[in-house]
Amino acid sequence: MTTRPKIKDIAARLRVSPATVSRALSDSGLVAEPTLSRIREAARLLNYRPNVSARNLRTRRSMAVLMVVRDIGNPFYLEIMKGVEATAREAGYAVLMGNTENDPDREIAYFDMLRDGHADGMILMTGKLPAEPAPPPSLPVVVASEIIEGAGFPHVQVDNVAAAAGAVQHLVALGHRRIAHITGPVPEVLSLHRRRGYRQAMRAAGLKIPPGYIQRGDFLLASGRAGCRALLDLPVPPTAIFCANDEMAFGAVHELHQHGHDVPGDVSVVGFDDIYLSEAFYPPLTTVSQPRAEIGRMAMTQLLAMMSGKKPSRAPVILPTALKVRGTTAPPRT
Amino acid sequence: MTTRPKIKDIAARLRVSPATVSRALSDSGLVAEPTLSRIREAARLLNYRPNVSARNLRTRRSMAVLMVVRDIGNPFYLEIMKGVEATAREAGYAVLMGNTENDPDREIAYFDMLRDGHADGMILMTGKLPAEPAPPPSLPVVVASEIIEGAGFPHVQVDNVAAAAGAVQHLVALGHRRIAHITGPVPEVLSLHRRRGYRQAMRAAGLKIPPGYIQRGDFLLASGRAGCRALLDLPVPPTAIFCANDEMAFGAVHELHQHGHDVPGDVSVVGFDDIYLSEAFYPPLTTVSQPRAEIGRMAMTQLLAMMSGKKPSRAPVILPTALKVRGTTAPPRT
DNA sequence: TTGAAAGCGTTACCAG
DNA sequence: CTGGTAACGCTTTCAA
Repeated sequence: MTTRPKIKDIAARLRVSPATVSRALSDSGLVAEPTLSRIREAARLLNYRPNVSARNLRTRRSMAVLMVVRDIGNPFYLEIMKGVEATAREAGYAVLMGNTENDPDREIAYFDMLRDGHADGMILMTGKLPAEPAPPPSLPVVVASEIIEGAGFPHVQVDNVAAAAGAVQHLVALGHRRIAHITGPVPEVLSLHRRRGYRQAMRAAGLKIPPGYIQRGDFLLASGRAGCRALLDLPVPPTAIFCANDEMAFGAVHELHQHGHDVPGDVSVVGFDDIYLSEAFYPPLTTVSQPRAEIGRMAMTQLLAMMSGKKPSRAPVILPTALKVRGTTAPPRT
Repeated sequence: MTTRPKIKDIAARLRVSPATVSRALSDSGLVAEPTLSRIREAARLLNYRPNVSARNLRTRRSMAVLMVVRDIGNPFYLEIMKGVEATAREAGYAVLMGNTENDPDREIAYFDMLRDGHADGMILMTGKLPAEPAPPPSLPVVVASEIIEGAGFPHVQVDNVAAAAGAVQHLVALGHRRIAHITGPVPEVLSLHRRRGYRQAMRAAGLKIPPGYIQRGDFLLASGRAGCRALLDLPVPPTAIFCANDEMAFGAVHELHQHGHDVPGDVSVVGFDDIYLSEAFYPPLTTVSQPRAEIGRMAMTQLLAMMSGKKPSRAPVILPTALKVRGTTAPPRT
């Protein structure tokens, strides 16, 4: 009990070969019954646990996957992580965490970890790729929730264009005609898609988008606030604002309150993502809900398939969204 | 380029021994200059990366730490994770994620991972320990933010009693005399401490705690709502509520709004934790702020010390809290 | 069905 | 300062 038992110890005790012990303990079905039970029993008794480094070295796998996000501090990733973790766990994989903070060096570092055998696969939740040495698409990598174009990795995502359009249609159906949009960080595909959805829905409803009605944000609270302020300063301010994510929507609602506007009485607000606690806000936020846990599970499932050698489909996996109509939207006044 | 280069390859190319290459690449300072540069250059050229499994096997360390939380889906842990991740990273450690969901089996599983060499140390953020085989206190484990009594592990935490008392004192100073409390899950030490702080502050102010003024919650939104409702049903309802965490405070505010009460006009509410976006709420939540990133950093620093053989101090590391007075507290309506 | 032995890629010990 | 070589603990041929 002073030192960890190894396979050799069990073998010596039972006068069998280490090979047999290894086989018995890995359920290979190659060990006959009297021996099998004796080995299992001895292992239990000695409290044997295999050394992962040795096993990994020999098998050339780490039984770990890497989950890389842009910012661990963002609650949006939580539920996705949960889905990934659960599925990984079931398959016997540990989950390593990576936080890039949008730093290209760190992005590269995580790809290196993959190469180093730290992990067997990677789930990427960043909006872009390290440019310098373009990672080969053959790598077992799945992009979840985000969109990375041109890299050739399989994606699990929602239809952001359609979902955004749906949110705007909801405002149109309520009778709004002056609908503004606060975008996400605009070079990124995700933001572009949501903006496109907004534009499509506006066009479909025969509504003009006046100058200044599209404000550029960055997914953070402050930019929602700032965008909203700019909107209110317009000669003809909007009666409804569609924000590209919930955090900016909270900022917008806040700004509206501070200027003495009632939400949704004076101005309606819609968010995107349905993050944790967004229904606990006051008023509860109307928003587009993504099936985040499911995205995580699905991404991990895809990754498992890739790691076991299957070719990924080129078409992205699209999961459904749902518009949660809550307390921040209402028909316009008059 | 077809196969990964190993130390042997570099050695062969340069006609030096693998040992020298290993020494050169690990900055041991034991390799003389002409050789040193040649090896480094060759490694760079061949795009050499050491195999972690082999290294781990040999050095008997994994250069990974395990961070185990009760629920990854809870944003409270985010900032702590961030602090842990940053410090771990600087020291060359990867962070593995564990999610117990309060399942004893999974708690045990994570302790097993530690023993298996999956990780060299562990940061625990669960309120309790797997009972069955009491883990030896010699294990490199640090408890962060939570409190686990009797296990002998070092702790990094805040003074929950004093912080809770401070929150209540704030209400007292505003003139409140009927102050209620909604607790956390009550067998847990953390909840007990916050409740004790509430009691101490009430006693110090010479205030009675009427029956029903302490409602039992579980840190979740719904329990804040329920606790608040029960409080409102009291013959003499409170003019202020101190909630043991922010999530329950949001629930309470919500419930108050639904019953037509103004916050803070009719009832003041104070939370605990200062979670992400709690200042974005409407009204912005008055709450006790924990230095979460700092807790994470400090816990990891302690763990690094333990892993390098230092004996941990028996006294817990106590980090300061700050009361954030925001929009949910005001003097009582006469 | 079992055993012997050869690695997996590193690092660390012992000589020189 | 450098080289040879033996581990580290496991899995997996190849034989028996």
